[in-house]
Amino acid sequence: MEKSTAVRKNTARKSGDTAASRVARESTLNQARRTLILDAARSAFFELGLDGASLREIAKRAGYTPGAIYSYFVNLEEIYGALLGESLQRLNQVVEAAKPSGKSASSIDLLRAKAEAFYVFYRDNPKELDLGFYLFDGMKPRGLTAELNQELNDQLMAALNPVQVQLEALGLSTEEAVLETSAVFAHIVGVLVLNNTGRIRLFKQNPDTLFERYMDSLIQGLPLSQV
Amino acid sequence: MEKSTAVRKNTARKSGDTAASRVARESTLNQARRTLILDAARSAFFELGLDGASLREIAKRAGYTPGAIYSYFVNLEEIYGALLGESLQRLNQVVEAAKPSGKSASSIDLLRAKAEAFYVFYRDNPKELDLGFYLFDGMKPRGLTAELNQELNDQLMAALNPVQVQLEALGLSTEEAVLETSAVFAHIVGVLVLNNTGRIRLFKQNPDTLFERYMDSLIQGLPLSQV
Amino acid sequence: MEKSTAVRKNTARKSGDTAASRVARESTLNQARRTLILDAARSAFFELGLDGASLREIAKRAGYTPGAIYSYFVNLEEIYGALLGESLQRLNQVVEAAKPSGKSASSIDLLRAKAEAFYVFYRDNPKELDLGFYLFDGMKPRGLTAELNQELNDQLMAALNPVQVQLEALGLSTEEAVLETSAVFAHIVGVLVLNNTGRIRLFKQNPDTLFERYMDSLIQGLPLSQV
Amino acid sequence: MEKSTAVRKNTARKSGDTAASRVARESTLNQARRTLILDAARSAFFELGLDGASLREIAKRAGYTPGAIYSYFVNLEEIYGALLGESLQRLNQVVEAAKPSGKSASSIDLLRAKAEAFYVFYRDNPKELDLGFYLFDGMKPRGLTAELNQELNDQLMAALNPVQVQLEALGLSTEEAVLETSAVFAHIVGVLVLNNTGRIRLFKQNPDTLFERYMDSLIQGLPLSQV
DNA sequence: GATGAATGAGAATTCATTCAT
DNA sequence: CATGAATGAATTCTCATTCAT
Repeated sequence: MEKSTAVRKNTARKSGDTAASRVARESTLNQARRTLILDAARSAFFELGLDGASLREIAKRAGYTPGAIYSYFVNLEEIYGALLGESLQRLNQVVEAAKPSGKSASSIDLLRAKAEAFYVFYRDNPKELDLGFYLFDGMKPRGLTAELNQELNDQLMAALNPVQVQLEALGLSTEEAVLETSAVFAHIVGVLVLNNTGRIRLFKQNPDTLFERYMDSLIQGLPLSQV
Repeated sequence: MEKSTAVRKNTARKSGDTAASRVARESTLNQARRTLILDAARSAFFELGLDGASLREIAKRAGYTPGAIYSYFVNLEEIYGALLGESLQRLNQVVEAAKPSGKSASSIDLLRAKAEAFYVFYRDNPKELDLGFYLFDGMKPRGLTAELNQELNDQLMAALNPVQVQLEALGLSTEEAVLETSAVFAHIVGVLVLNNTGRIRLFKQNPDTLFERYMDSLIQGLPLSQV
Repeated sequence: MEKSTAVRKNTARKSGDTAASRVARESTLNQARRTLILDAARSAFFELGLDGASLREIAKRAGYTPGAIYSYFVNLEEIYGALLGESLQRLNQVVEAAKPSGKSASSIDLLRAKAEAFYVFYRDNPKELDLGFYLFDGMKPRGLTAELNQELNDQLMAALNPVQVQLEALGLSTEEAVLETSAVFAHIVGVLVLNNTGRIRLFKQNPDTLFERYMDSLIQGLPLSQV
Repeated sequence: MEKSTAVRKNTARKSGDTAASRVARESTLNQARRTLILDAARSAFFELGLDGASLREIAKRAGYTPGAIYSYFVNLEEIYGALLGESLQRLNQVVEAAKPSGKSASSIDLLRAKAEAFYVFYRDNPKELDLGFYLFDGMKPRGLTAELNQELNDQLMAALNPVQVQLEALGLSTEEAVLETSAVFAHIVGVLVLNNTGRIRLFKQNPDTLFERYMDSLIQGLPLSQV
């Protein structure tokens, strides 16, 4: 943390320490430290769950004192919100990148691949599902600003968009595609919730089977399924 | 300790205070007070969520001091457990009583009626869904005893049994019926979670439509659906 | 408890239900129930220690409700006091009955036997030692009445009297005998405290050895020890 | 936020506010506050006994809110442990420093001096004896960590070591010296317990006499006591 | 004499947050 | 920007004791 004066002065000389650049640099630093804190929060959250991811724990893992966190986040909830945003970003990347395993790229295969990517993401990171539920518990976003809420919702929709796109490619109207997408989403969520809460064991079922059966029947019902 | 019969009879005539009746009356009172506390707990939980339903809050709403609660429940967890047990009991009654609207009683109509009863119960009491999720092992393992956990799981399974029964009546093997029942369960849960968390609005969808479409497609896929 | 006149009359006829006899009978009952409670208290205390021997626990073991206890004891402390009194009574009996193992009954052998009885009593019932310490913690008897305190002290002195008697028989003046008795008492207490608190293990010593060595050296120092 | 080097240097010169010194100062402050709390704890313990020395009480006496205590101690137990550690440290210093009153320094005189220092320490600070008894495994196992327990035991042993050393100097084998040391320890403890609980008054004895007589007889029995 | 309900005080501990420095 | 100290409110739970019935 201690930096020699010489270095600081040099930096100033080289980069031209105008007000603007200083703001930029500081904002970069700021962003870096936010990231540092978010990393700490994520690790705490993954290891200890939401209850264990207290401000103190996050601060400790970030190498800060609790008070310092408030320089970067207004709230503990804001941290959770940022965490969720990050999570949704990763989800988007995963779905975006999803491709059928073979070289074929029929819309059906793409549909399957996209939906499966979505499903697998949450199946393998159940905590991320918890996070979303926590923040939207009981309908009212917990301490999220309206804008953040909007942003998060947009991210979620974006992650589901590829599914909708393929459904349209398979002949569904936009309206029908949206409906079917939301149904897929619902089914995935349901299967995962049952899995995460151990309910699925009561039926001696496997979540993957449930998911795949749903996709099969969905595809079977499609107008172009003569393929 | 010994009381003459004559005296007992007289006393009994006057106040009805036989040992048996006293025990009965007191047990009733006791039960009434447990119910009172449970009501307080339910209202706290509905208004404030599980986190807000602290012992203090429950006691306050029940008009008790916190310590007094422990005369009726061994634990905060026991209260939650009782709450959930009650909820599942009502669920079972509702599903049990469910009948098709017309006079017809085909298995398909019964299947629809049973599944719909299950769905409607939670759609109209969304908090009860939260309760179940919160309490079981999954997301937030609350310290239910193994026996209580078992009992609650049994109640849940019982509520879903009518669906399975009708599926078997419609020609599915037990194995297939169980699988399909768990899929129905998953779909209902998914639709409801999306509804409760406001996600369904993002798609401008209606939960009922989603549920019904799922049932339609399920029935369509049944072997006996030539009827 | 209302009793029917008929029964009372009968009883009265048989036993002569004068006020005096009724008092006596009731006092006997009373005593029996006090004993019942004390038994419960003792068992709780032995199994759970002083902290575990709460009024509630004692009541439960006695088959009473907490409130009922207050008909027989004014205080939890009074129960402890009574427990200690009982303990000291047993101690007295044990010391009283102590005899040398062989048929010989020299004063030296008797001295050893009496002291050892005292030692062994507490070595084998360490909780009883705790009890005494608890009640006299910090000099001021905890909630014991002065009379009870006096009585307990008298019982303790009585238990040590046989030692003093033998010391006198062995030629010590009363004054010297008292001094030596108190020294024996101190040593026993010290050894037992070290034993109970695990300190003796630090020295890898055995409490019995320590006790015996002390007795040996005491006897060696006696004027008549030419015997 | 940015400070010029010059200003920083000046500040440093004036207040000595280098990073190092700041850390040192803060650590000192911290230590001072730990001490403050420990003082409060000691006073609470001395006046109210261990039961009365609750976190609340300690905090109140230290002028803190209960929560603040947890910045300095992880536990109530840790406070107790620190208290005992401190006490044992003082004991060690006292015994270490103990010297015979005259200029002579024979081993016998040293032995007496060391044992007496130990004895006097606890005679004059009876509560410190209670503290030790309360904390170690024996009577009321308080949750000290194994390491702390070990450390405290080591301190206790260290305080008794000078006695053992002199006994060896007087010709006892190590084994015998340890045995005799533990016997001395036991006797001191016994005498003090009797004194602290008022039992010694029952015998109209004086604790000092008892202690001295024991030391006399111990020395008399030593092999080199022809001196 | 006994019950059972209830109190009220107290226990340790945790936590998000604030704020002077 | 960061610290570290501190607050104050919250958490669950335990207990001796009281008292109307």
